Amino acid sequence: MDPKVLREKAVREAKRGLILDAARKVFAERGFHETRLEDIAAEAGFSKASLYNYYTDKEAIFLSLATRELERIVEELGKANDPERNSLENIEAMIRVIFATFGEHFAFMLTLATFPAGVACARMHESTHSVLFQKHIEGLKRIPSLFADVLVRGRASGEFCFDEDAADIARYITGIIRSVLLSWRMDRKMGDINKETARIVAFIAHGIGAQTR
Amino acid sequence: MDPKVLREKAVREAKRGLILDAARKVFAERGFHETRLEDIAAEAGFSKASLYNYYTDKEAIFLSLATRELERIVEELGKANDPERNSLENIEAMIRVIFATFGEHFAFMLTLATFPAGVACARMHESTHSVLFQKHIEGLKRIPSLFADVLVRGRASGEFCFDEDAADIARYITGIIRSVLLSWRMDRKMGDINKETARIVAFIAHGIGAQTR
Amino acid sequence: MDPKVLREKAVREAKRGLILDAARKVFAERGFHETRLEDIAAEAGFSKASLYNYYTDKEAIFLSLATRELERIVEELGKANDPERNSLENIEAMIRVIFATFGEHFAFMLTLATFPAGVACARMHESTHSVLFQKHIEGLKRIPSLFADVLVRGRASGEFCFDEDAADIARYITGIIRSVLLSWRMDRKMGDINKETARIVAFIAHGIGAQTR
Amino acid sequence: MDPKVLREKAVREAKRGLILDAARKVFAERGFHETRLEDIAAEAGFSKASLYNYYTDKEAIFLSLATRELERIVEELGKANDPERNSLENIEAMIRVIFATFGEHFAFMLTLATFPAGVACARMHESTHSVLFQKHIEGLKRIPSLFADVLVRGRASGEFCFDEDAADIARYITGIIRSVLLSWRMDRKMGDINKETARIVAFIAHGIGAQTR
DNA sequence: CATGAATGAGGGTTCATTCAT
DNA sequence: CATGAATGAACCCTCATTCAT
Repeated sequence: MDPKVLREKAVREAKRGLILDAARKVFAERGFHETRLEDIAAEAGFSKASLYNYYTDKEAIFLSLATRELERIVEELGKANDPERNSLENIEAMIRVIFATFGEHFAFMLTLATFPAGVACARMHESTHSVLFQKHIEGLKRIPSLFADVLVRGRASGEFCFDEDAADIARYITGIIRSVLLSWRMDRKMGDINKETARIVAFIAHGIGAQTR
Repeated sequence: MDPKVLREKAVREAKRGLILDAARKVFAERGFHETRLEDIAAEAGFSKASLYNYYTDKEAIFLSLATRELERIVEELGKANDPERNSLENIEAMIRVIFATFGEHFAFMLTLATFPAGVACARMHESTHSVLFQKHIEGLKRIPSLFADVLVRGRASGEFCFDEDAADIARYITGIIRSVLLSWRMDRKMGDINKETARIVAFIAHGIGAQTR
Repeated sequence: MDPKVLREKAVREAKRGLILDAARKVFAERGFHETRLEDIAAEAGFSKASLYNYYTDKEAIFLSLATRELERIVEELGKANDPERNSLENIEAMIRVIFATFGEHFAFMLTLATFPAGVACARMHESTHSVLFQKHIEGLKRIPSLFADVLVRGRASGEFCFDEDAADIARYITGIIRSVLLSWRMDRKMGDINKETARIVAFIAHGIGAQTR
Repeated sequence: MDPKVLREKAVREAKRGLILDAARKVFAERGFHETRLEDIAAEAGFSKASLYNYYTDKEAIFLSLATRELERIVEELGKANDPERNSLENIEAMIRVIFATFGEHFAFMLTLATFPAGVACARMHESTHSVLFQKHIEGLKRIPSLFADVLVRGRASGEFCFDEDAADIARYITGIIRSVLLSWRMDRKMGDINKETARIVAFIAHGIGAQTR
């Protein structure tokens, strides 16, 4: 392709990325409703109107951002998962990746709940971007799914021993991770990733070590 | 006190309660920003303006509601906790109570994240009601705290065997519970409380039964 | 009905009327697009936001106004039409009524063409108020229709003698009237209603008195 | 002159013409306010910004177009007017020319009313192009004026017999023509030019053939 | 000359809150 | 206390116009 066109495309993509970076910062601080397009624009070094050259509206910015962040995490999780290692180590690596990645992004991810169409996912049809939204929801499910894969593999190899559905346990794990992220968020600073990861893995591994039952 | 005054106070309190009931329903469906005072008013059988006779503003309604719901749960959790029973059973009872109680309220509790000042708890000072808000945050911490109590007791009695801080594990447990509530919410209906509770308790008890380590 | 309710309804209707009066003035001066809701509000003595208590949006104001004006004219035309009189006199009376009524309203009526959905009536479906609009279009047709009635009656009684379709001639008559209104508008003042009416009637009666054919 | 310069001038003029052609189509469909420069540009095969190389702004495009269309019609009317023929035939020819010419342009001419400065011609001074606009207004008057010429000639030669001012009757005739164009526009298709012309001429010739008076 | 990108200015609409009755 | 009505304050989005390449 014409190198000039290529360059312009690249520039355009770069600018789109800058806008999302700015948006992530502002959305993370204020949530969907409370962020003004103007804040994002200012943060990105554009005028408000310019944003419309790159995204059709506020919703599109939010959803594009959410999708981008999600894809990044899924990609990192994929890389973290090494079949050569034992499964518990894989889980540990994945948790660490989430903490590490979220180090930059988690505040935003926690504001997903402030997206109108996302409240209960119930009002998705009210979004002008229901397709984008739908796609995002599907992406969201991939994270527990990756954990479930490792759990299944670990049980098959005899490393783990549990009766419950792997999908349920995977969900529990993400819940645990989210609870940590939330507490970090309330403290306004991240905790010690290594310690926290070790703690979680220990808990996942043996629970509270109940003697009965 | 003058019985007439008493009656009037009671009536007033009843009306405040009705407003909160209405608010819970609407906030639960739409989140903080998307619910309009008018919706709450209509649901409560008042006119929008009348709400101001009972609460100073929208934030006050939200925070009062959040606090009330929280108190109810804490109260129920207290009742569920029976020192005569073994600790795991207590944990199970507490989880069941949360599911049962949230059966009515959980949708609302999940919208806490849509409350502006609550996003990251970061902007608390921007709320006109920082005191109310502060109190609510403290209340929020009581739930994991109740779990921690049981965990500590269980460990002391030899029922449980874990090295981590009980507070951390308590937080994990609430994270697990929240993850279940979230998945119910996305499905738009509650799951089977008994089965889910059993699953969670099993997981908490022994984790994934890791053989290594 | 409760007299208080009645009174309040009356007040409300009166205010709606005041808004339409203000709207007529501003729309007439500036056309649909160029009039700002704020101008109408100011002219009516309201704040911009208050208009929304009475009409759902700008389009609704415009269409309601257009319909009201139309109904008034149709009503007056009906009264002007006296079967006892001879038909040409009826036509004369009707024309005079239009001029007299339009004395207040014509400037607005000429701005009908500035209404987006009304341009060519082609984009009616793009209006949020296609029903209101449809109704209005139907109303618009009633004016030529009233002229057509008189023409038919006059031909039946032998007063008139023409071969063409009465509906076509009725349309010509409205065209003639509109051309006069337009020229008045360009002059920024009305002409002499009596003289103009007489001129038109004379023309309608015998055309240019062509000798040939 | 340098032939190269000549060629470049010609090319430039051609492009200006293409832009006006595109503008006519879009203005005709949507009216002044609802057409966006971008639509015209796309229709003309240019980018929005390029239009500014040929016209100073949107108003200039509209007015230039209006003037061009007007001149074309006036020119055609002049050609249609043959002093050798009898006057009624000349009128008929002129009407036919308008219909034929407007076959391509009428939709646009009817949108003149959507031009802000043109609403009532009242706000002419608000236009940056009051000179262009003024010139256009004067051009507009030439059409009735041409009709008036024929009418005067016809009366002088005894072909016609009317007392009214020829200018008034000329205005009526244009009103009649416009009413037909409007009805065609509402129907979204042109009618039969020959039949319609004959009908109008018949009406103009003898009106409704009133017996009284 | 052509154009993608940038932007100022502006308008319609929403809604929490206030006020008069 | 209840409420219909009024409104200020925002905010999203559009678009004609400008500018750098």
